[in-house]
Amino acid sequence: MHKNLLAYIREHATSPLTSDEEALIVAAFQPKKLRKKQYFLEEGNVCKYVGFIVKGAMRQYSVDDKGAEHIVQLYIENYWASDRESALMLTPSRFNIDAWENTELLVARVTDMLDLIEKVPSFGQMTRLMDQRSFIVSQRRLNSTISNTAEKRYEEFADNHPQFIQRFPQHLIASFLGITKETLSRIRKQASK
Amino acid sequence: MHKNLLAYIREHATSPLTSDEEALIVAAFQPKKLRKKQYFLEEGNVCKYVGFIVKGAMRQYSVDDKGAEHIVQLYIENYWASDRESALMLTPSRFNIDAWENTELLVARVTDMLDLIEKVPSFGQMTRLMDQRSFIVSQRRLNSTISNTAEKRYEEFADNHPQFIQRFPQHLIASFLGITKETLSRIRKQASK
DNA sequence: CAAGAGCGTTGATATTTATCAACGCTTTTT
DNA sequence: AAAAAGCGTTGATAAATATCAACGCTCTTG
Repeated sequence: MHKNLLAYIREHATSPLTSDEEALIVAAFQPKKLRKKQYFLEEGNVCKYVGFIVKGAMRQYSVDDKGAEHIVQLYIENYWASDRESALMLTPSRFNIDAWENTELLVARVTDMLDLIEKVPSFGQMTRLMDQRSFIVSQRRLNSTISNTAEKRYEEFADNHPQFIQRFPQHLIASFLGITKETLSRIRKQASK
Repeated sequence: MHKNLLAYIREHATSPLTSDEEALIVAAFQPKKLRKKQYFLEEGNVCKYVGFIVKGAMRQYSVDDKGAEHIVQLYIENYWASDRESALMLTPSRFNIDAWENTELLVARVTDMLDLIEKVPSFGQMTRLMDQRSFIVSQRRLNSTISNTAEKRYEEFADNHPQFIQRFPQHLIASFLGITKETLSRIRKQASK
């Protein structure tokens, strides 16, 4: 079960892991299963855990005053689920994170995670890379959002993330893109001609 | 001149800086002045430098096929100017970065910056914090963009970043928010009633 | 197996936002 | 001092997108 995680860390660090280090990591991460629709984090709570997805799919979203959900993040295998803002600032989260499919996770406390960053250099490297990439991805998405029409945004997204298109229903993709499901439906109809 | 930078690093790290470390940092950062409108980075080039703004204001933007500019980032004192994606991936940048006001920078090569991260623990801590915060800020902005109307987005922005409102003209703020200057003008007119 | 929920689609209409053009004011450049 | 460029505003109109309501299909679930 921890195999995937260790492999992931090795891939994202330059130096190899000693067996002591592996033990520390394994000790920090507990397996956990979530059934479809179960919460990993609920709005209003401080995010105390970080989850590495071994199998399954999840989503992070906010809910506005009208009760509409807005997807800020979609997760599949080898993604890290958490609300970084809440976890780092220790503030109540504005987001929910729940399982879209039945999901297997490896879960660590945020505090243990911070510990590992200090004690295991490869782990520190890996999280640094993660942080940088997350920023890059969200910067791209932001640029796409402020620069393009809904149609182009969908095209770009479909090109760059075909896995997501297959895995999540259209109305979630629409929400992720900041448009309604009806608009996305019409865009796709147009494009298919 | 390097005083601001060293103070900034101390504020964003837990351990103090030794004088050896200070020397390493000072050696890596060269003072540079940019006059209004001068480029720090031009689209198509790989971003080889990182700039710490000591005094002044800058902007990062893309230009679409119609020649319209889209502001992805605004910078003032104590901000770091660079295209992280280009600098890390060594890919040609899609963005321009230029000085909006006459600006004084401390500039380091990306490679020297990476070196410092390895050699000076406080510097590593500081950049990690930077990365995390950048992500959090852009995540918030993204959520605001997909969840809110233009009006709410402006309100939120004005509340959270009054310094930017004072410092940059409205048409740049509009572009940053992903709306036209006319729309922003009308939003403000409405709101002022 | 029947009932209901989830999903995508379509049509009619309303709302939001962009576009284009023009103007006045201020600041910068010549 | 005159000319030009930058900035914000306004009006008229067009385009993009949202909203509301309804329908058919598939998949769960009782």
